[in-house]
Amino acid sequence: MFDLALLGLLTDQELHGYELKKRLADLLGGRSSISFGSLYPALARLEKQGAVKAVEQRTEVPASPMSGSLAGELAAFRARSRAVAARTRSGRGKKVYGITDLGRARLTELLTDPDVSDDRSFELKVALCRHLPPGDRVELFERRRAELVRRRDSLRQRDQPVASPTAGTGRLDRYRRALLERDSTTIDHDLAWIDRLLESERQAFPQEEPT
Amino acid sequence: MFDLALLGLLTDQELHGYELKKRLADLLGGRSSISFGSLYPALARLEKQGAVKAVEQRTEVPASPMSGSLAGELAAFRARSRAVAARTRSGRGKKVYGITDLGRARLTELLTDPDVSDDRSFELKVALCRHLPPGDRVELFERRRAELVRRRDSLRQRDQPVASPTAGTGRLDRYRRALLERDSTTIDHDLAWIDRLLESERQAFPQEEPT
DNA sequence: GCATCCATGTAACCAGTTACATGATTTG
DNA sequence: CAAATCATGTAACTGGTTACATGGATGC
Repeated sequence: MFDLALLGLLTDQELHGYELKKRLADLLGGRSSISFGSLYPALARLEKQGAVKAVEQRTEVPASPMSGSLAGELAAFRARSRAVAARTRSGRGKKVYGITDLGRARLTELLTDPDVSDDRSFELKVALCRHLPPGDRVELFERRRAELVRRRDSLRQRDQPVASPTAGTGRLDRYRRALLERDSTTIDHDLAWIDRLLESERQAFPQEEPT
Repeated sequence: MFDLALLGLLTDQELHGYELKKRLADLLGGRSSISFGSLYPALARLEKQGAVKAVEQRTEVPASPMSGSLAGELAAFRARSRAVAARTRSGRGKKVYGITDLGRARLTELLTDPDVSDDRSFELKVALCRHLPPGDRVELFERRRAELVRRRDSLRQRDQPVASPTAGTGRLDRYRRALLERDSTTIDHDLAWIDRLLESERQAFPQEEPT
């Protein structure tokens, strides 16, 4: 699931793992970031698959401009050697990743995955959906809308279930009822929200519906 | 996490695994039940811990009342033998579980666990909180309220972050902004909901706040 | 007597976590 | 130069999943 987030972030710019983790934190909304223990293996996996690749580390000497001194050159040289040494010898030092064509394809694939039933990954998709053409965006939202309608219906079905002469005064205690009511209003608000999204999307990218 | 649900359900009545799964499904609200692959191991674990125990299978001859025939008796006898044979020989056949005193203690422990940051387990706690004394119930809700306030605050902090002269027109695209807005209103609604819960709780069980 | 549901369980896997180990860079 | 922070990674564990295997009970 984090593949999506990682590829999304790397589409915008090349980053190293540690930085990715920080960006991820607010991409996912504060709580529930990713831990290093899954971040680095995930990156390694993506690299092995060819979706990302470690790019040449930008030496990042912050433009020590013509001080004439050899010190600047020397520092740059040292940094370069360190980087290479680090990579080849001990495997330590910043490893900056960039996305590949294969990675971009994979991103699109993940973004257009028809499954919108998982709330967290849907949110991720929305957060990254600007990488999608407008039509696919609308389709994503529509699909989610349908999912929410399904949930609302199954909730209503559960609300007044049997109508049989057996059970007396509703077999749910006040707390279960409160939860049900909350679920119901939450879904309604979510539906309204996605309808607003769809509306603003159609306004921004007006076009005929084919078929 | 499912321990809580299992113990909660078994507090009301003795049940076997298959039935538990069905009850669980609507306790958790339709989606995301439990799979057999985790249900049975969970029950086995709880049994080993002594929180539940397999009770004598109620033979459940549905009161074939004095038909005089030996057939009824025979059927009952057979059912009994089958049950015992099943349990001792092949390990198959319904295994009805009941909660123990230790299990009840464990339930209370799980229900009063101060961590209310996980949404799903909080919902579970609410669904089962009638097993809690009113005071602990209020405390559960209060804690959740505080958690929601925390989330709202950290969200607001992220909303207008730097106010520095650097960044121009908000560094978030429309979709990220839409998500943020949705998070915010969701939390507000959740706060209102829990306030209603607290209010109705205080009405139902009015009492002085000590300390 | 065959299909279908009821019922219990195991094994392999999966996606993530925490805890640990290591070392480089920056800063007071 | 010590402490804090940046940075990468491994190992063990956790809490669940799906797929599989087994077999009893029911109904047509």
